[in-house]
Amino acid sequence: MPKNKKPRGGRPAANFEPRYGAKKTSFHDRHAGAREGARPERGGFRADAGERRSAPAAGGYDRRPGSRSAGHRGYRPAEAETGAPKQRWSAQERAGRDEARSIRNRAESGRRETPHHRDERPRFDERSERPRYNDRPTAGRRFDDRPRRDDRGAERPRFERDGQRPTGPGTYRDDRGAERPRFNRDERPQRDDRGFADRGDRAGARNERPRFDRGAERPRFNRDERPQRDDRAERPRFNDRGAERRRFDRDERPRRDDRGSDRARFNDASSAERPARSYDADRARRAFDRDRAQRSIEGGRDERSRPSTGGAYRTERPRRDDRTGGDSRPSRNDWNAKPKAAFEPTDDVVHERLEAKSVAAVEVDGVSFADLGLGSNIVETLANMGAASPFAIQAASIPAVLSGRDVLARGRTGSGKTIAFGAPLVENVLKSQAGKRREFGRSPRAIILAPTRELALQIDRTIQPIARSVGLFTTQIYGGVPQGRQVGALKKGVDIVIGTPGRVEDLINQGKLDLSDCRIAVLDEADHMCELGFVEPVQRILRHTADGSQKLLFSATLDREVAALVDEFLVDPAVYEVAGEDQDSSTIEHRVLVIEHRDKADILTSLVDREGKTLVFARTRAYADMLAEQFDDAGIPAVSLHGDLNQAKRTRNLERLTSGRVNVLVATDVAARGIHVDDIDLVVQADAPDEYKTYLHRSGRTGRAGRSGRVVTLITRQRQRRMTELLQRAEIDAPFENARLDDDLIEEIAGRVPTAADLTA
DNA sequence: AAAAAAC
Repeated sequence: MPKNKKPRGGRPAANFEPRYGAKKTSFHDRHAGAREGARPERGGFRADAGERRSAPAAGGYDRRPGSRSAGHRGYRPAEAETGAPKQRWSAQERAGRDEARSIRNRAESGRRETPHHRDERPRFDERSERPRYNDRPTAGRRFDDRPRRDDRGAERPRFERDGQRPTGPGTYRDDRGAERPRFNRDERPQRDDRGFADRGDRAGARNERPRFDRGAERPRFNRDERPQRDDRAERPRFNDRGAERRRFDRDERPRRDDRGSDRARFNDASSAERPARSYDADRARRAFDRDRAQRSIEGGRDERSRPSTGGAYRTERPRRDDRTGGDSRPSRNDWNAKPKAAFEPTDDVVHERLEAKSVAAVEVDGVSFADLGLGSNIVETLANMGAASPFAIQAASIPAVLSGRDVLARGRTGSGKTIAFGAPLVENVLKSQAGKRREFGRSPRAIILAPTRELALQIDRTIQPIARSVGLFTTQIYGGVPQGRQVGALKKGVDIVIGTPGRVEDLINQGKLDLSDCRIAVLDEADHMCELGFVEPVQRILRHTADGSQKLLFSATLDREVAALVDEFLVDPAVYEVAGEDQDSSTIEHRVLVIEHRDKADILTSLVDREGKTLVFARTRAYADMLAEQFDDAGIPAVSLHGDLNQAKRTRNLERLTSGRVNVLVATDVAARGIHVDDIDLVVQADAPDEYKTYLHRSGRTGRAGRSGRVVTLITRQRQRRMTELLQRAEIDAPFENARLDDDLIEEIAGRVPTAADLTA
């Protein structure tokens, strides 16, 4: 009976008037539909509702309206009765609306997918001179009409912040009851008069609420007299710390049991005895890798005819049935014998990267997509999307994918991986059905799996235009939305399925998705898809694909974790990475703020109170929600993104950041991987990640396609050592800086400090 | 230990 708790009556009649016309159907009709749907469930209304519903069909005799008294839950104003019959917002229409949304975004997303600024990319040393906030061309553009801090404050409605500010976890919810729905935000004042009688005033007043004002509450320290600042100069920065310091850390440090726990399940023996590798040694190894970089394009042209050698290779290995039981993974790794696809020996690696053939950016200069073997329609579509010429990872993997080989590819976040597998995949599917009629109800030829629904959607946004340019169809298969439309699309016949494992497997089991003709399977974020709990469904899905189907595994952090899949499914895979993708070539600036826990909430608010898009990562869903509320309360419009939200909210909240309606998104790791939003220039990690790969992916939400970006991680003193280790693994140099609430440091990171240039201007 | 992924 939870539906009955929804307040249906009690709203002023005016709010039920369809006076917003077609424009506002989404809110009004959706709720109207919900009411209709719910009514028959209530015993007292059943007869009534049934009669009423049948009335229009009977030709409009005097219909019995619901209760006429406002305040009764069945209340419907007379005017509503005389209007056209209410339409249900059917699942399909709703889906269509979502589709329309994604179409709207598609044009931008194409451009977003592909970097423009490769050549103008600032070098690392230039980045320190990045223009400050006021200097930036976009400064102040979006919020010029927004009341400035000073203008607000007097009439702030809710709680007084001058005395003390409710910050604790217990305070944020109580304070904002159910009567104030989340979506009533400053940026949408037009909603105020729409459905919730009690909220207009407050919402209006909310607009006046002052921004979080540090200056008023806490006296600023004079920088010079603050002793704490002075000793900062003495504090060893991370970069400066030599081996000596590290050794000191290590001696004193108890051996960490949980080190590498994420990999322990991969190979227990090796992880137990793995020595802690020095950062420098690992760097050296990478440099070595780079030196022996070979041209991948040659390598991609495969000498092997897939069916024959592939089959032979496969038969030596245990059949999948043999190994489902006992020890999950074979101890023997076939790869090690293969020159092209060898892993590092396990006892020698911290990163456990796959050894890969590198391709350097300079090698792909002057190479075009057409040169790589893509057809003219696809090349043209790519150009329209903003991808004029291939990036390194694309140049490396496209020929290999086209040749039909299994491919593993590692390319830094934002380096164009989606096109790297998407474009040749479309080409292959096209070739595989050349001459054949595209039949109604044909089963898909390719499947792309992603770890989150948002990512699946985003991949489709990139691939769909490419596929459509050659007459192929894609469809999204992911959970959280009614499956009707997805099944409908499959019935009509699609060529490329893009989805998340849960729903894909669900539809397979229901017999509504047939992968037996699926010749290509892609795993995006492949290492993540191989994590515990994820890998089993993925394996089951892959087993449904056609025998000998081509497998493509892509990720920014491709490592041995994918071995489980590689062993079972891949045949002599080509492995590619891009040379020179290290800290020096990164456009991301990393910093770690060591803070007192009690300052955390305020520091976070201060950090996100800025121009420009900010993505905040929290460890749990509840904390993500809490932070979003906290920022909102401080007058900084913010939304959250996590798995506790329904899909509509997830999509909507992400879209709000994309469109710029809010500048702050607080997310769990659901947004850590793959999600591309233009112009996120600051990533704040409210909680430090546990895994270096998570750090890399989270920070990869900024600095996309050569743009600059900043990542700041908040930690407490106790976490410094763990953080140091994590950064070493990620091969990231980041200064550790003590920060207090009113630190200029925070102003600087948020981009609010006027620079010398501003002052002279 | 959390998060993600299906009804």
